[in-house]
Amino acid sequence: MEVSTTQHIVQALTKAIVAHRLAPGVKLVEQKLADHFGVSRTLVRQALYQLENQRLIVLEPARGAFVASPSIQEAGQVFEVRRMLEAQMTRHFAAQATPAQIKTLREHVIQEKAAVASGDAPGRIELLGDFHVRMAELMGNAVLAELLSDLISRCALITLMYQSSDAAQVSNEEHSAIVEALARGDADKAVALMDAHLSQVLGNLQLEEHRPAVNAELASTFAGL
Amino acid sequence: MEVSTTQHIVQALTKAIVAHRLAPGVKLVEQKLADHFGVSRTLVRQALYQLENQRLIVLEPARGAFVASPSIQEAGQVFEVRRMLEAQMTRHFAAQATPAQIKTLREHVIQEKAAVASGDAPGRIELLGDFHVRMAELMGNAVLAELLSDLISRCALITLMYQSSDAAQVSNEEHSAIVEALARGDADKAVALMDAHLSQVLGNLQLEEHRPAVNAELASTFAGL
DNA sequence: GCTACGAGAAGTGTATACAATTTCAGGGAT
DNA sequence: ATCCCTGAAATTGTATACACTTCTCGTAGC
Repeated sequence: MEVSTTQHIVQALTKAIVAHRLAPGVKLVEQKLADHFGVSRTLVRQALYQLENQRLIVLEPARGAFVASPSIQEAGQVFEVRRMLEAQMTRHFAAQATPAQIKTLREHVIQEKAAVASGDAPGRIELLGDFHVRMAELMGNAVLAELLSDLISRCALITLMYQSSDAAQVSNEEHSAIVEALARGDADKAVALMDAHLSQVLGNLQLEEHRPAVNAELASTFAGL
Repeated sequence: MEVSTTQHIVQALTKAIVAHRLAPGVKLVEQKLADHFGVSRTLVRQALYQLENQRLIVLEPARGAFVASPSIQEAGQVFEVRRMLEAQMTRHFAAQATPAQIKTLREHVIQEKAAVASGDAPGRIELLGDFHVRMAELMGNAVLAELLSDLISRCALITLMYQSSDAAQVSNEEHSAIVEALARGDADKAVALMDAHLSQVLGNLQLEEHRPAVNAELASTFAGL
């Protein structure tokens, strides 16, 4: 269970950022993180470097680490990449889907539904994103699954910032429709639905404009890590 | 010109690995790298962590860093992802291509041709990969360009290991055919050619089996960094 | 009242020290 | 000859020290 300490820090910070417990734009002070995790700055720095590679934070030379606040434009690019990737993924998936795989996806959609109903925003964001990762995993392509996972968490900030509970429910229904199309073996329909789904999520976001990040106080946030 | 020291090390090592001056499986000892670059192990470690994220090296806990030697299977997965991504990318590109963009690609293909003719293996690998990155950049999607760049350098080891001079020439000709299809505005043809191109590159690789990495001596290699 | 400035605090960047682990050579037993 | 043990050397993992940069805030000057 106990992974490398650095990895543990990365995971904790990733969760905190994706769940919005650490708001975009907030500064991450190395010593404070080190104290909180009970390690030296050395390990915190390693973790921060890694988080920068995943675009979850931005490292400004001699100024420190800040939680990333991707622009709407960047979010648009990420979604465009996802559309390219996932449209084809869906097609391949349809061509080789087994009943067991369909069953796994159906069960996932049911989980999503529960999370959406319960109004748990971070939980539903995670599950809605996982649907896509799950598909990649079921295809047996680890590279694809990892890549998608990165892309999704990369813009989870944005999604959480702008996605209403209604939009989450729509996403869940769209997932369900995709799975049913796959179950029927209707590849073209599934691909079209996936493409529409991603366009739709992006469209929702673009309706609103980007608000400047609030510099929330950190002390309380750390308690939750 | 002078970027952060860590970045400098990352770039130097990346070049060395992609150009095969550091063979897959070779161990990278931190102190030796530190001495070579004239810095402390601290910076070397940061660089190594970053290279691990790019999958160019593997970090084994308490054992050290080794140049990655991706399996044929992994290479296959990377190429599958590229096919998904680049088929769609080509379609989008065709829909919005300007004469200036076509011109840029044509010029790139000419550069490739020269590199292939001159028999410079590392140079041609770089240029052949850059063709794909160039397309992404021309589309104005930075996220896509970066992602593709990572995917390509990730398996440059493999490509270099297995790609013959003949195969490189074929690739160059295929690039040329793709550009001409784009110039004619024949999107479907361009997409089909791109898909075939990537299948072809992968197919070439799978013909041969994976050889175990040789533990080459490092001293001489370092001289070239 | 507002801006400019500077000293001290806070924070980051890099090197070094030390602990913990792995590697490897040598020697003895089977 | 082979295997296994043992201990020293090499190497990695983590903490700490210190130099240098940036930030904070009170004060002086206008």
